[in-house]
Amino acid sequence: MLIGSAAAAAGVSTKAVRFYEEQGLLPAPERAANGYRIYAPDTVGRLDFIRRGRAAGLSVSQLRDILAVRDPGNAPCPHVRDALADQLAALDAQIAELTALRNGMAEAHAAVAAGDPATCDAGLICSYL
Amino acid sequence: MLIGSAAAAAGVSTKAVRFYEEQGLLPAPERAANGYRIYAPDTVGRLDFIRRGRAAGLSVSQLRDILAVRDPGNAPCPHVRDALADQLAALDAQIAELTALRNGMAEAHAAVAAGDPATCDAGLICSYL
DNA sequence: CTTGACCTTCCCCTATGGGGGAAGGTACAG
DNA sequence: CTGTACCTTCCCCCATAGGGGAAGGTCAAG
Repeated sequence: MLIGSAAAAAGVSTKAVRFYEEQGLLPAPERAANGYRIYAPDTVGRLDFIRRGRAAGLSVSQLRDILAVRDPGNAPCPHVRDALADQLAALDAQIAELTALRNGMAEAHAAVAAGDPATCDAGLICSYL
Repeated sequence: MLIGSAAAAAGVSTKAVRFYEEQGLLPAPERAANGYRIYAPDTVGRLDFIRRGRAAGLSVSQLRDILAVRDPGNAPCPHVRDALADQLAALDAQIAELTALRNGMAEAHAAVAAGDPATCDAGLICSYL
């Protein structure tokens, strides 16, 4: 399958596919005699995983690290397990960071939502008045 | 007061102050005969508000909107509240997605940790990744 | 008079994640 | 033979949020 159909099947753009290849999230694909990229059907799944990871807030470099876990091809279980554990810890840390940001924001929100304008004006958010 | 002392008093850089002016978060300040920006003391409060808003996860354009509401003399609280609520909802959604991804990965990790190498090599991980 | 600490505008730089479009090759249909 | 719909590489562009530093003006002190 060519880049257009692989991209469409995964819900990403062809630009994005080339970009992911350049960034090391996709291996260099086979090329047809005319230079066209030829993808195996399972590339669609990989692209879909990337798309979902991006939607979840993972960066391209994080996804590169995650994908690198399985790519040695002969991925031995201990290695996969350890790398996966590392990624889990990293994800947990990121979730914790986001949650902290969220809680700080919730605090500010509650302060503003609970107050009458006077309180608000006197409060943290509106005190510049 | 000049830009350096206003910036220092608010805990931001002079670069950031000029940037905020350019982005419409600060009105064009008075200028001294030599061209220096002259700030009224209350600009420090405005800068501090911007700094806290940024730290709370609001974007420069959100802060521009909030400040634009305030400037005619309106209480910005409803807008601050709405902007914070929007950010909060977006953050909650992102945390949920990331958590789902994390749980899927934890499943894979458990399978690898518990499973035989055949399962691993057979693509349990690969099918997820 | 010179030094140092300010200030000004200007442009380039970072990293992120691609999008737009040019210039050109290829494949198939009418 | 030409239109179109692909594909290729290439470079420039956007927003985000400024940082770095050049080249130059200004001001008070030693």
